[in-house]
Amino acid sequence: MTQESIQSLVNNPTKTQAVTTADKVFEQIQYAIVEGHIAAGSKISEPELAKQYQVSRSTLREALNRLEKCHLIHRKANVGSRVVECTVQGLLEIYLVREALEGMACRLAAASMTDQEISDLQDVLTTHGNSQSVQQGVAYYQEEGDLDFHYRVIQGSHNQQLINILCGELYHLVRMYRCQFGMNSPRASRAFIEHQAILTAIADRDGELAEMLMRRHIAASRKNIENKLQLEGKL
Amino acid sequence: MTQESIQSLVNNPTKTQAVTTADKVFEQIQYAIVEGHIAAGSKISEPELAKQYQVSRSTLREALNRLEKCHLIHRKANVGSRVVECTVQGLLEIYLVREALEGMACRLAAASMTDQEISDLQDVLTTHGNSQSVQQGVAYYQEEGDLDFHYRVIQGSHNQQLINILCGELYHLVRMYRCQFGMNSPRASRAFIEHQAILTAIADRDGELAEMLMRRHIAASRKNIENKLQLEGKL
DNA sequence: ATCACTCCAATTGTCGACAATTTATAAAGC
DNA sequence: GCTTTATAAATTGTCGACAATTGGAGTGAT
Repeated sequence: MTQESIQSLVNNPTKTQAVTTADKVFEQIQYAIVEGHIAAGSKISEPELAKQYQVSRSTLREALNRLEKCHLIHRKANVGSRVVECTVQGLLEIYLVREALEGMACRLAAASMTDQEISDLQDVLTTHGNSQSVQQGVAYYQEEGDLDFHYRVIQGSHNQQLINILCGELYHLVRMYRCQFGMNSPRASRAFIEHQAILTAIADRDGELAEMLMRRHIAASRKNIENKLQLEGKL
Repeated sequence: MTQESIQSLVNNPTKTQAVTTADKVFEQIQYAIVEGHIAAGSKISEPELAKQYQVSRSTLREALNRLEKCHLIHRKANVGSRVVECTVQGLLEIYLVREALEGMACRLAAASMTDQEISDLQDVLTTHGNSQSVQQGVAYYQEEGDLDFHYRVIQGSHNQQLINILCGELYHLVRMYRCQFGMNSPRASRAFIEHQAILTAIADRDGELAEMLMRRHIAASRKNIENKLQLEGKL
């Protein structure tokens, strides 16, 4: 698997390339919401967006349904859609869900990943470790590198329900929070070490330990954010 | 809160009473799929169902979108929708997801449930314990009683993401499996005891223990099913 | 008989228009 | 002046028709 294809998987976890126009509109709006070009908490006007993206309202509504599936918007009958709010509480809630689900995914991955998958992931991690940005303790882990590792572990669980929920339904919401809260924490090098420890547990086929390490890893991120926001008086 | 309103919440966890016709059609089809009147794995014909429920295809497609959100159907672009398969593997996957999520919900419930909520839940549990069906060791826990307890613990987590996923997206799928696999396990009285232990841990505000007990509780159900199916040679 | 291609029927995706509901606005009453 | 009611504008929900795509029947060649 080439680096490009990996990257495309990270950016498009469900592997469902947009074939229909509703899919393409969904992708564009999803990107706009994640990046904050459509403000969090703002109301969505169907006629306006339909005109903006040059599609009919039916097609737009199909796209809105997918956005709702990703938890990026909320709909109320006969009232309309709103982009979800980006609250601190919401962020912490997501981290707790991830702690539970990715912990389980990690336990299952220790039992289900093939030796080849483990070897591949080790290669990815080694590449990360050698990269300049990680050695400088910046950036990388806040962008695609961290997501890549987590993404592969989730896939490694071979549990389709878990994969759907984490890579399909929660993925973009996590990206939205990362993006809008501007998460460039000082945990880069430490996160790398934790990733390596998790992978070692998986390679040892020690599911119990792997789960615990993954949960601690995510909980540490959460607490790091809590502390940071507390200092900023946002909590 | 009256017994009826509680029951209605159990049957309709999201509290969103069907106001639009698409909602009503969704409810009907959802019920038909859960009960097996529309066979698991079967293809869904939009024109046929639209005629059957006397609505236009647009409205039916809106209903299909909600069914997809509940993981009851799968859609492929330009091909169509199929009801999800009811496989043993799928059932076990769901249990693993529930183990992770409800375990976390239980941990959070121990920290977040009000004394009133705990007291109410104890009342419910006491009522269950005194009921004939439980004392006879049958039925009750396979129907609404068990779901009621789990439902309340989930609500008690006060984590909206968890509540959405468990009570909104996975709820009907769980019911579908229960219904179609005919789960009348001999765990009724034991499940009751486990519920009581979980609630005690919550009342003690011991989140760690509460989580572990809930996970064991769900894992025990899973293993019970695994054993049963293994005996029947379905595994 | 098998495989490939063509064409046709059926299904899904998209569109614009109409109906129902909600929200905003303005007038009337206290 | 404020609340309430009635009207109007805007938005959402629903409908039927058309366009695009898929799956299969049928034909012909090897």
